[in-house]
Amino acid sequence: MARAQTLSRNQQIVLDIIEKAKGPLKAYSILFNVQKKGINAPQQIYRALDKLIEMGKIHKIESKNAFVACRSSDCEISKATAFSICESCEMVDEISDTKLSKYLSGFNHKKGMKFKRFNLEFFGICKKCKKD
Amino acid sequence: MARAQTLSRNQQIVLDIIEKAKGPLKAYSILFNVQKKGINAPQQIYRALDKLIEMGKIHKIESKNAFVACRSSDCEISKATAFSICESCEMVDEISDTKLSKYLSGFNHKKGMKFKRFNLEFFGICKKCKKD
DNA sequence: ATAACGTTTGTTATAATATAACATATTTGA
DNA sequence: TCAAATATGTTATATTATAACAAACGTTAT
Repeated sequence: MARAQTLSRNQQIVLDIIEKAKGPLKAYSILFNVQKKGINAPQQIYRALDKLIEMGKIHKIESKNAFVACRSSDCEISKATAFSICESCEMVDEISDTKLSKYLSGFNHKKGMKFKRFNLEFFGICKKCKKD
Repeated sequence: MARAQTLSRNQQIVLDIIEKAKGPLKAYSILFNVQKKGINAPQQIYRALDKLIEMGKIHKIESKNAFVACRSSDCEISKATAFSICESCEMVDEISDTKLSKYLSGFNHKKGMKFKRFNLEFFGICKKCKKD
């Protein structure tokens, strides 16, 4: 059985950095940030990332190969994720919209495949960037 | 002005291979397949892929770093894509569901960002794989 | 026809992202 | 406390993607 709550040392270090970040972080940028803490190899980062994703503490933004902290308390396990991504400043915002989530969770493919999980990424230009 | 219809030699070669494939193809597997045709370098593949995506002829499956031919006649420009992905056999199916597409195209983020484009990936186990 | 422009190609090199494999240590629970 | 599972450290390597530059090709306007 997986340890439900406690994070290991490396997992905690990686999570802290992702949570403090203003935007999505890439694996190697996390690595460079934690070398002072004695983490030296990509493996260590990727292993922590994998576990954190499993636990629903972070999400991977697939289109950017980058990672963000989960902000929505209700996604213990990441099976329904949606993000808003600014193509100009790279800002990523997790969308937690009950209606959207229900709509997509209930969506069934004609070809009879039952879905376990989805990931949705919206792209546009955020308000801030539009002003410039 | 972009040439609307005609594909260049390399673009045509890459598109042909993707269209013939039963499933999503990775850039380097495309490369290995076309070396007999005189294409030797990743750049040549990635350049063709980029243009084909721009034209809406193919889509990138972000979660797999792989490429599939577009099967839906109405997505000249890929601004609203949805896929069904089997986690067992890796099969990918493009979903063209008008209702879903309309629902998502009309979706507006609370924070006021206007979306130009989205990509949705559903995951599960396909019918075929369930039988086994 | 030819000059000018944009696009495509070819090529070498390298950057960025991710996993394999193995040895050791730590934690957990029966 | 012993066994099992989980986490760590480490070296090496695989995979995915882009930079930079020179040459060829295609279009269009003159």
